[in-house]
Amino acid sequence: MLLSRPAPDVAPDLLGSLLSANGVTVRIVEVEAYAGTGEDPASHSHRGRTPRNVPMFGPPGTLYVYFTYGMHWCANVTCSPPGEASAVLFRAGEVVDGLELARSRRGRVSDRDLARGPARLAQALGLDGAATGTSLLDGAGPASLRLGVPPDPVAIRSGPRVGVATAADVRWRFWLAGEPTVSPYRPHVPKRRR
DNA sequence: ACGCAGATAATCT
DNA sequence: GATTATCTGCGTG
Repeated sequence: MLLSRPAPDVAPDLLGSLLSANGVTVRIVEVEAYAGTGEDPASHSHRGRTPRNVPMFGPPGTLYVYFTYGMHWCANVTCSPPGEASAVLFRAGEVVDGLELARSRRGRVSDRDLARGPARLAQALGLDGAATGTSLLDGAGPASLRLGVPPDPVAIRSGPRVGVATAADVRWRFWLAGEPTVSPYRPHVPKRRR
């Protein structure tokens, strides 16, 4: 499994891989691809380098964790050659190790919901801004990614990305068919100011 | 099951 | 000043 490819190619191959951090391991069942500068209006790197998205420009296998909606963290792995700033968002997974730890971080929710959604997944893994920019591959950082054998294409479904306003026709969300821990789809809803 | 509103603050224009 | 790669709780059916 090679990460040095465009995000939409890498993303489906990441399904089934194991993401570990801070004593919890999650089997990834849902991801989204975000392309690089000038290629994808929904990508944080669309308009080039900013203080926040610096990790996206790092080498493939870099962890990019960002803060959003005033309270949530979301985790990505960068791919493509260094400098292209494309990434794959870890959207959902099944907790396969460190169950008690994940439960204590997530509060009173069902086991199915422990990592069902990008912010829930990051919380279950104890990931926040302190981990961004570290490598998922060199074993030195707080998180590591164990790549698996790419799943049979027959088991993969795709659709538009969740909560994305632009490029709604692009089907860069990928998930494993029949997995209960795949997050529900929600279209983007513009906020009405009050 | 589904739909909506509120929370809450960094980031970018 | 507007937007946001979201989640939770509460309403209705």
